[in-house]
Parts: sequence; structure tokens; C-alpha cells
Amino acid sequence: MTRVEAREAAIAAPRAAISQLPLGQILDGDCVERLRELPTASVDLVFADPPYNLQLGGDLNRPDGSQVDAVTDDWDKFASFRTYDDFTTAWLRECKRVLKPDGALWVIGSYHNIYRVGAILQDLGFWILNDIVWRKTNPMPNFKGTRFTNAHETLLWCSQGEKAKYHFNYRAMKTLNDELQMRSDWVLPICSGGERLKEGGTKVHPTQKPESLLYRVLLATTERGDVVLDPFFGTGTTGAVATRLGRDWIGCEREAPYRDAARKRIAKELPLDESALATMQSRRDAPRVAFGALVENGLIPPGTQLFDRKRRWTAVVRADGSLAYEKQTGSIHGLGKDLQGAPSCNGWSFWHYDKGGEVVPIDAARQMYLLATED
Amino acid sequence: MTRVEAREAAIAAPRAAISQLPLGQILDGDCVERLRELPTASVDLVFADPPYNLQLGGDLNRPDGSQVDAVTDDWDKFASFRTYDDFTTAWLRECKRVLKPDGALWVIGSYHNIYRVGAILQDLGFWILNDIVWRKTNPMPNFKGTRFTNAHETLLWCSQGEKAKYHFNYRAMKTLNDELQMRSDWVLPICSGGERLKEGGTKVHPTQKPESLLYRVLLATTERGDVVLDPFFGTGTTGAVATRLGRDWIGCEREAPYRDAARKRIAKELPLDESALATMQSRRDAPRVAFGALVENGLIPPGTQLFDRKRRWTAVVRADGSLAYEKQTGSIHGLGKDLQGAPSCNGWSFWHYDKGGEVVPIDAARQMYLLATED
DNA sequence: GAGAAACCTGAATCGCACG
DNA sequence: GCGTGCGATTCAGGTTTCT
Repeated sequence: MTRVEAREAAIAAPRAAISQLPLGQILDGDCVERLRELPTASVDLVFADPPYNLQLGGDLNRPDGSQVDAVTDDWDKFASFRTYDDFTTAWLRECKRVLKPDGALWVIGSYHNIYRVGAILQDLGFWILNDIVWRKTNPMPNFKGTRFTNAHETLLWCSQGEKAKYHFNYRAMKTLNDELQMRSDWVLPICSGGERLKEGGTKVHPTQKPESLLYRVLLATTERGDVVLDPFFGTGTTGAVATRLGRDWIGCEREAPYRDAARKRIAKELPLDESALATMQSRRDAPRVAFGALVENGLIPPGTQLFDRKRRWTAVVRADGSLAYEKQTGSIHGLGKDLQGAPSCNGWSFWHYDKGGEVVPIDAARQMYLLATED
Repeated sequence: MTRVEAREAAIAAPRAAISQLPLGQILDGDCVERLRELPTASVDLVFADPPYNLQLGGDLNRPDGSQVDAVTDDWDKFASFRTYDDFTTAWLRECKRVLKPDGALWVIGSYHNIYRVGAILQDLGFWILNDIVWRKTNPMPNFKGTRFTNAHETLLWCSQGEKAKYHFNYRAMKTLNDELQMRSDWVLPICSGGERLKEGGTKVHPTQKPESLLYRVLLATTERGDVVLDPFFGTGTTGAVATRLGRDWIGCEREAPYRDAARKRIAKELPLDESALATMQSRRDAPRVAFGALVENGLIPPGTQLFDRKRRWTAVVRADGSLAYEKQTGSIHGLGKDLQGAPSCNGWSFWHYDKGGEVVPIDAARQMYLLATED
């Protein structure tokens, strides 16, 4: 069963395992405490937008809830980095426990905190897959002209470890980016206009993230039915986009006004249609077809001549689906590899045949076979 | 006396203090040991391009079967994060000592190492002023389709501490960026073509940085006569650009072949003219270079055809400095934006023209204009 | 000789199921 | 846990070769 099939089965079947999870709920209180109550290896993705820094305000508390003092001298500065590091270590450690072995973590931050977060998550065993730069189209200018305009934020995307599996919807990202590989720099506007939640004319949350950012994150690294955990839920951008994309979610948020705003907001969200949610699937996830099946089936009968694009070699198809070129024989992949002296070869794109006067890769026959045999 | 005046006085006067410095020399050996021999508080800027600790696995082949020439040098191998952190702490600590109180530090890295470097330099008391993203126009793709294309590197710019002074040529940056504040994301190509040092067809150094990157760093954060220290000198990009811009430099490099290549390279560099360097000073009254000025000047006469790099659109320059493409008209920025359907467009780099058979961005004409019109 | 096409390469943490 | 074998996978820019 491929991962995609497993996920589809999980969607259809009664969810015994995840039924214990508080899906679609915003947990109240300190996120480290709330995370401790969640089962180990139970969520597919964590998206975290933690407090950015100690210097910027009194919204940072120590893990025990006490307030961090304002910092002035060097000793306090060290102490405050230490405090921030302790806090970061605590919530990252719980996230790592709650994540499935093939789950992934996203964290967003700015230069104030992201270097501390990055070093700590590496120390905890997370493996950085990419750092992503969110390049803002409309950043706040530097009014005093003292530095470069701070025009980006950074996201870290990590697996559970160096050897851990993870999920990446390569084809969906490439399709989204006009058939070029999606790069590590994403150009997106900040959250403003109608999307920005306001209460009596003032913004509800100081750092509300744009939905487009979460959209790309969730589309790239989750499947339908996956469970997304956001330990710093705020006004629920993660929950809103997850709902729209047919993903389940769990949030943690200490502040009641944020929770209220998030609940109201998410209540308005409807999942997209079945058809709209379908994404370009990777060829890696497509069912495998043995070349021999095409031979048996008569799509490429024994005796057919196959050749590479430049017609350097012409091989003959044998009854068992193997190829023969002079004294050499092998599978479509193996013979292609040997003839080229290459480290590997995809026979489906390497070998061609004459299909009514037109030269096409044998992959075309595979596609026809797939269309004919799909249920 | 302003800082600039003080520096100019220092240039004119016998340099008692800095005469002890090995200016224009490449020190041989371990950079931490060599840095220990330099006087405290003696250099204005450190630019450091340390080993990235890439931790690469086996061989990597492109889809066409060719092999990627990876960074396998011993100098990039570290036993563990701990070892790398110790190394990083040692060289950063010496750099901090050698830097003047109002000096600044730049470090470049990738996600493999930059989070460790960033956390350590904060722990040492450095104060991050900006993190800068170098967005590569031509990065290496992700050949296996397993992640996002790793299309950027990160630079950290730091002062000696939270309250420390530092130097920033705000006007020069704004002028260079078409009268918009220079942002924290810099779009520059990688080092290739004629700029890339080669010996017998193979590259001399696996990670040579583009001169445009150092040009911007030095222009933004140093003045003429400043001393720039590069503890990982490599093939001397820092020394070459510093020489051109009339800055002094000191390098450290362990590998003899890199030192030799750097000496040869820098020997060819000449400082720019007095007058050319003068334009790079901060000038409150720096005139905006309107595209129209180039038109009336004759550098790009009315009727000239401008096109984007891929020649998807060809527009005509009108007498007032606006562009016309079919029925659409606008400024170089506005029309470029509209045609691409993009949120913004830097017309200076988007539009090209034929300059005696060579296709160059119109920004080249702006540079010529700046040289020609300075006083 | 000019234009087109092929070729080469860059700081890269680059697969996965099955036996 | 590890070896084996199927078979998926690239963008921009500069340089060389071919027509």
C-alpha cells in the first residue's frame, strides 16, 4: 500500500487511532502543558509561529508562567536568551514527541529568534529539509534609514531526523509554480485588507499570517485527512486554511480573545469540493506497471524494435518482456543503463518505438494501459 | 567631526595605529591563531565565509546521468555539531576582539550552518542588524524532486552589541536601488563565466562568491580607507573588491593554492578613480536617475527597442521616457509589472537593449550615466 | 561567419519497496 | 538491517559544436 493509498484508506475507515485526538479544537492554556496531554506519534504536521522575541514586549512568559523582566545589561541579555532557549526547547521537544515518525515540523520566525530556534531544533534531532524565505511584497519600510528594509521572514521545514521519511507534494508545487520547481524563496503579500481580522477598527492579532502562506505549506507537505497541530494558534489561520483544504487540525492558544476570534473565523470555512482538492499526483505514487504486462497485452508485441531518441541502439522486445541488443539482454532499465554506461536509466523514457509512423517513448504505451485498466 | 571626516583625516594622516596591521597580506595558517596575533580593536569590518558543514551523503547524479561536482574538501568536514560549534565560537570570539567598537561583522552561510552561527554570535554579544537573503537567479535545481530548490544563502550583519554604533551608507544603497530603500533580499547571480577562477579548466575553489555580493556589502557598510578582515579568504573575492573600492584588507587562508590564486587575482585590481569612488559616498542630494534622463541624454534614445531577457515582449522608448507595448504604456517599472502580471517589477533589470550587438539590462546605461554625470 | 543546438555546470544535507 | 532492483528526476547561463 503506498502512502497515498494508506491515507485514502484512513479517510474512508473509522478513525480508531485518531478519534482520541481533540480534532478541530482550540486547547486553552500553556501549549507545553496541553501538548503533554496529546498521545505520542499522533499528528502529521506541526506548524508553529512562536513568539518572536524577548526584547519586543511582555508577551513572553517562562515555562512556569512567570513574566520575563525587561532586559538592559549584558548579563540579563544572556539570561533572557537562556530563558527563550528553555521555552523553545520545551515546546519543540513536545512537538517532536507528538509527531508521527514520518511527520514534519514547520516554524516561522525572524532574525530575532530564528537562529536560536534553528540551532535548538537541530540539537533535538530534527533534520532541516529547507529553510524557506517568505519575501514580502509590501513590508514595513525602515523609517529611520538605519538598516536594510526588513522585507522577509524565515520558515524552517524539518523531518524527525536525518533518516526519517517525510512527505512532499513535488508535482503539486511544480504545477503551482508554472511547471518550474518551487524555490526556497516565496513571494507573498503580508496579511492585510479584508483578510486581516479587526475588532472595532483595530487588528485583533499583531502578527496574523497570510492565508496564502499556510495554503502553500499545507498543500506542499500534507495530504487530505492529515492532522495539523498549531501550538501557537493565534487567530487560527492554520485552522482556517486546514479546514478549507480538508485537513484536520488541533490548536493551542492561551489568550481567550484570540481563541474567540479564531472560532468565529473557522466556523465560516467550508472544505473545498472533492474535485478542487485533488492535486497533481507524483508519478512516484502512480501504480507500477510491469513492461511485461504491455507485451502480454499486445500493446508492444514481442519482436517490436525499440530505440533510443538518437537511434544509437536498436533493441528487440522478447516474449518475456526483456530486451535484446546484440549479445546483451536485460530489462528496459538495465539494458538502457548498460548501453549508456550510466549509473541508472529510466527505460520508460529512454526507449522509443514507432507507433504508426510516430516515434514515441514506451511510456506512452504505459499511459494507455493505465487508462484502459483503471477501474 | 563626522565619522566620514574622521576617516578621511585618517587616510591623509600617517597611520600610526594601523601601520602595525598586515594590510594587503594573506596570512598563512589557521585563522584563529593568526587572528590572535592581530591587535585588539583594529579593523573596521569582518567578512567571513566559513565552511558550511554540508554533511553530504553519497554521489548525486543529474537526470541526464552526469555527476554533481560536490564540495568534498576536508576543510568542510566536522565530526559533529559540537565540533562545528567549538570552531565557530573560537573564530567569532577572535573576530570580536579584533573589531573596533563601532565595527561590524558579516557572515554568510546556508541552512546547514547559519542557525548555529547565528545563535553563537548572539551568545557572544554580537547584535544582529539584519539578516540578508541572497536570492540566486541561477541556483542548482533539486534533481531528485524531493525538496524545494535551495535557491538562496543567508548573510548576517551584526554590530558589536545592542548599543554599539555601526556604519550604514543608507543613501548609497537607496541610489543603487532606484531610489527605493534597499531590502533584505538581494537578487544576484552565482559566480560563473569569466569571473570564476579556473586552472586547467577546473574551478580553483568550490565555493567562490560573486564579486557583486562583496561589492554591495562593502559599499553598504564601509568607507574608503577602512580595513576589512576576511578570516576565510579563499581565492580573495573580498580582497579584490576591497582593492577596487579603495578599502584596505587582511586575509587568512590555510590552503596554499587558494592563496596563490588570490594574490595573482588581486595584483590585477586597480582602485577606481577618485571621482568614481566619490559618487559612492553618501550624498543627501543624490539625484534620482529617472529613466527619462537617460533618454534625453541620448544613452537610450527615443525609438530604442527594449525587451525582456526571454524576448517575450518588445517595447519602444518614447520621448518622455515612457514605454509603449502595443496599446499599453507606462514607466519601465509599471509596464514590466503589467505585462508580467507581477506584483512589482524592477524595470532596470527587467528591460534590456542591444548595445552594439550585446544584450544588456538598461541598468548598465544607468551606471554609465552615473559615472558620466558626477561632479 | 552567423544562428541554432548541444553541452556543461553550480555550497546538494536529493528514493524506496521488497526480500 | 541491509542489499537489490525498479524507475523518478533539472534550471539558468555560459561555452562549444554543428549546420
